[in-house]
Amino acid sequence: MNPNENERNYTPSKYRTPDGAPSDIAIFTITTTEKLTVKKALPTRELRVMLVQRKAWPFAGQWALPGGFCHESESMHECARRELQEETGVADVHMEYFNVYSNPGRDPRGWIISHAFLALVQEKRLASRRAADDAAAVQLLPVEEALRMDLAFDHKEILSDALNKIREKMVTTTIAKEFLPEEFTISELYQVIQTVVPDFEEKNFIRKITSTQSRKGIIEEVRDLNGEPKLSNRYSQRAAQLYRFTDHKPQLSIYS
Amino acid sequence: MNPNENERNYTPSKYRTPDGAPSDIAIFTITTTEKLTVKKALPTRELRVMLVQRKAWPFAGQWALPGGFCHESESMHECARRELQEETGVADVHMEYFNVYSNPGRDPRGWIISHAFLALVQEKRLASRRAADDAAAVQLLPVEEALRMDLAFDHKEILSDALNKIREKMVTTTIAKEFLPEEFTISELYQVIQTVVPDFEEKNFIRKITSTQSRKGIIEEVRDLNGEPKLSNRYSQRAAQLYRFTDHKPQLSIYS
DNA sequence: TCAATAGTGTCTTTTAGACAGTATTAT
DNA sequence: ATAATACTGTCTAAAAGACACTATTGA
Repeated sequence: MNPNENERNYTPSKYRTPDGAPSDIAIFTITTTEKLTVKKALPTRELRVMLVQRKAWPFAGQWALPGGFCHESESMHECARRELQEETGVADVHMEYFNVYSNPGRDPRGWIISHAFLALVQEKRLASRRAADDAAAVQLLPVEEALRMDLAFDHKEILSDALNKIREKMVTTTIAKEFLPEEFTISELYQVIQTVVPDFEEKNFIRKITSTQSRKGIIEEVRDLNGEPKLSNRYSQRAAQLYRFTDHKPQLSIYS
Repeated sequence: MNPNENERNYTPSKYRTPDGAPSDIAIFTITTTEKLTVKKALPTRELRVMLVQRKAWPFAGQWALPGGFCHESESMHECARRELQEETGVADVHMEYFNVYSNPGRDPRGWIISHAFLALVQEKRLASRRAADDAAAVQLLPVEEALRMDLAFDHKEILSDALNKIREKMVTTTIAKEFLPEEFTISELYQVIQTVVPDFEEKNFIRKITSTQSRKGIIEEVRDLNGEPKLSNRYSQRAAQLYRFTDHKPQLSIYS
């Protein structure tokens, strides 16, 4: 049997096909605000998400997650990378796919199947680009505030799902590192986790993360050229030990 | 501003659109074979996946994951449910979406974006349907064997990803219950986990799952009408305590 | 009585959890 | 000196891990 014969028989336009396959991206960042105390103090941190204001029909004027249509020549992931680059100017950041949104009628333009990604970006990497943009059409909003708004399409559902996803991953993986500098203190790590997962609370956090055998290995002390422990007094009078993440990925299990 | 005015201006067919958005489903089951020993013994279990043989171009004659094109009137999840029903005759089983496959050129028919699901089905629920089907065109293959085959499209990659996904979920969630009867023994549970995750090994498994406080609650002892412990001697001379899963979902964390 | 699975006793080591106490240092 | 953050000491309770041991029962 000659496959070309079959190929000639194949009629691709026999069926109704989708009108588009966009990607939408929940771009999260943590903003850091210094406290107005006399002495050094831990900063206030806030989880924010990037929204853009729609210019055209449908949902003109309403706020939406950034995103755009996929081209034939690219994969969904490449599409999302491109949109992220166009929107924020950043390229090499953590981005992951998490769900598809395809309910009939979700987009008045037709049959449009949206692929949702989430990205984690450091605040300082967004700063440069945001000034260049049309400031009024892009904003970085606290997530609770964004979730109270009337977002375009089903973007409230997408954002809510994205938030649940990063909350889960924040405590089960080492993605906290995406919001931290290369070297950080235990307090910073603890703060970042609490900013994303408000009800996260671990007594003796420093103990667990530094001395428990099963966790041992996800972070390590930073030492200077002389092998002396490297410290930071960014947030405290007393200098704190700096740590960095290792490549170790702990394996979680409900049966161990 | 009148939205209808904008709607009239909107031209949906200005851009190239996808040629189709199918779902593909990795349908897993565990087959159970009694051992040919004189005395009672634990059965041999094997993880298998359902494959169908393609009839038409492209990849005619080759084996592929079951699936099919999404209709405009349904969501991706509804599409996958429908395909699962058509292929196996089962409806109310565990099924979840796990990834999108959209590399350009992955399908010679054109720009086709595939949405991959995985389903877990009990062997006995597949039995009835498989006899009715054209037996030669559907098979239930051990996963390692399927992964050694030259599958159609990028289905080897999809199957491999699906396998990784259920291995991860097998130890981090309670999906083991999808492969077990309502009431089961600790040995059965242990066997099911090991069948999916070959290098799973827990010493003192019974201890951890029944007496550890943090895990306590994911399963519970079954008792009969008189409140007596309900036992089973299906696989052993000495009767074993039966358990059932509760609704409790343990929260995992690398920081606790 | 033996083979096969089910489950327990007991010991040691590790971890969790609480919480009071000490350490550091810019202001 | 004080306020703010960074740790450590020490105790108790809980859990993990090893492994030899007992229990049950159909063939």
